[in-house]
Amino acid sequence: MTKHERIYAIVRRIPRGKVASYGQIAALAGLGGHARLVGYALHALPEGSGLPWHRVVSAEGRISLMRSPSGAGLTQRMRLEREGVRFDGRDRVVLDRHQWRPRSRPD
DNA sequence: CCACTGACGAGTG
DNA sequence: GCACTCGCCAGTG
Repeated sequence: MTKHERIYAIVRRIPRGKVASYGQIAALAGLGGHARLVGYALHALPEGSGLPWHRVVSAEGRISLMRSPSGAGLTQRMRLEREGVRFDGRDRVVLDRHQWRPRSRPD
């Protein structure tokens, strides 16, 4: 299993209305400290993957794509709000309310 | 091989 | 909050 596949496997488990941080995904995938690799893997994600990539935000609840000119950040925010995810006045997800806290971790 | 970059994060001042 | 720094790794030139 490649590192990308491990990462995708975790992202796939994030339930609707919940979000996880890059570092959290890395830790759950057994790649602790490699948050950057998660961002890289998602960047390389094909379009019709069906993966809920929009549920991955920074450790502070920010959407990393917002400062990109592509407009993908707005798409991500729209998809999250559509699932009921709330944002505060500073464009951050209310993590206390929406951060995913899985009960079981992989080996 | 080296330098730089990027959907990151923790730490320091 | 802002500005740095460092650690991390894959891709690019």
